[in-house]
Formats: sequence, C-alpha cells, structure tokens
Amino acid sequence: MSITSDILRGHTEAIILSHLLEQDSYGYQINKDIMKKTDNTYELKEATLYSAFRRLEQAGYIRTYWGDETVGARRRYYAITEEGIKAYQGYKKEWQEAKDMIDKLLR
Amino acid sequence: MSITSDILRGHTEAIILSHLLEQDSYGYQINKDIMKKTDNTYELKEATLYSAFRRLEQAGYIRTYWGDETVGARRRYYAITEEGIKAYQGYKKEWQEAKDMIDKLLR
DNA sequence: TAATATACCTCGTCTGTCAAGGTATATTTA
DNA sequence: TAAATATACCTTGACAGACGAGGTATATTA
Repeated sequence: MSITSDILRGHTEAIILSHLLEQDSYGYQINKDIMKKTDNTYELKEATLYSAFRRLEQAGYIRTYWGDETVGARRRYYAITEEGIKAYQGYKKEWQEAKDMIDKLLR
Repeated sequence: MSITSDILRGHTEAIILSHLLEQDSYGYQINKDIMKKTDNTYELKEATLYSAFRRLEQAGYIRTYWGDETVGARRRYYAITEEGIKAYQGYKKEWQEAKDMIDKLLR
C-alpha cells in the first residue's frame, strides 16, 4: 500500500457507509470490494474494519443481522439506517471542505 | 472548527513544509498564516505544531535557528532543507493519490 | 494596571489504526 | 486424502499523531 494510513484515517466510517448505501453487505465482502474499487492500492485492515463497525453500530448508523447461509461460513450483514444516511451526507460534506482546504494549503 | 482533526491528521507535516517552501518562518507566524489561508476554519493547535516540528527536524526535513530580535519575544525560525523539498513533493503526490481514492470510495 | 497579543514549550490523554493472534467451514491442489 | 488456500468471523494490545491544559516571558493596548 502506497498511501499511509494517517491520510486515510477518519475516512473509514464514511467509506463503509458509502458502500452500505448501495446494498447491505458483510465484512469480508466490503473489504474485498474496497480493494477492488481501488485497484488493490488500499486494503482496509480487518481490525480497523471491525472497530469501525462497532462505532457505527454504537452511533446507530448501521444495524446488523445474521445471514441465513445453509452452506459456507456464517455472515454478519450490515445495513445502513436513516441516521446513517444523514451521517454519511455529513461526512461527505466534511470531506469536500477538507479537500478544498488541504488543496489550498499544499501548493 | 468544523473539520475534524482525524481528517486532517497526517497532513500537518506537509502543510508546514508547504509554508516553509515560500519562506523561512516561525511557529507563531505559521499558525497565523494557516488560519488566514483557511479563513479561520482551521487552526493548527500549538501542541500539534510543535510535535510536528520535532518530527520534521528529526527527519532532516527542516533546520532551525534563532532570530536576532532585539525587541519582542525571541523567535525560533524554521527553514526547509533539500531533503524536505523532496519529502514535500512526495507528500503532495501522496495527497493527490489519496484524494482520488477517497473520491472514488465516497459516492 | 489589567488585559491582550506575541512567542516559546511540555506533559499526559485520547482515539483510530493495525500487527498478531485466534476460531470455524468449504474448496482446491498436490 | 492430506495439506493448503479461501471464505468468514473476532479480540487484544501497542503505536502514533492530535490536542487540552498547563507553563514561561516580553510587549502593547485599553
């Protein structure tokens, strides 16, 4: 990974929410999708992912349920809540602002 | 401040180097300039600033000297080094990449 | 003369990240 | 068929950057 984690820090929750906006998903899949979306340049570490899930659920931004797999390993699915949608919009706005600001400061 | 510090995290050093690229400066002034540049939306906290100076000097990206003020409080000036210039270019490239990546992940 | 501005600094806490470890099932390969 | 790999979950403890709160000293302004 070429991008240091300090630069990505703080975006994990927004990235997850963005993903759940498309569809319910589970940890392993989300991780895979993020890798794919970034052409394998960014991999959310599992420990990071699960601690983010913990915070998001705590905040009421996601809810969780077990999948009904009859074969294969069980899957814990995550779904975004109404509050999560609002939070995501906030995160996104914050990102736009931060982006402009950093662009202004780095020249 | 509306931007959370986790989003800015990791950019402190690049922001400082960018500033020193224009001219030598000292802590208090750098802080003021950053506030001004961002229309007072972002203030680098002093503790953050000084710990970044520490790291930058350690890394050989800046060097420091005392100003020869005859009046007023003494000033410790910072100057960017050749290595610092290279490091800055690296930081900047990293930022461009990270920006694209986050934009890709938040939609 | 009190308050504010300029200018420096340190200590200890907080929080997100992640390396390293673990469990269990299913599939592929040697 | 045994071993390796992939899928899928999870926890613990350490690390590092940000920063609140505190400190010192000088100069200016109200």
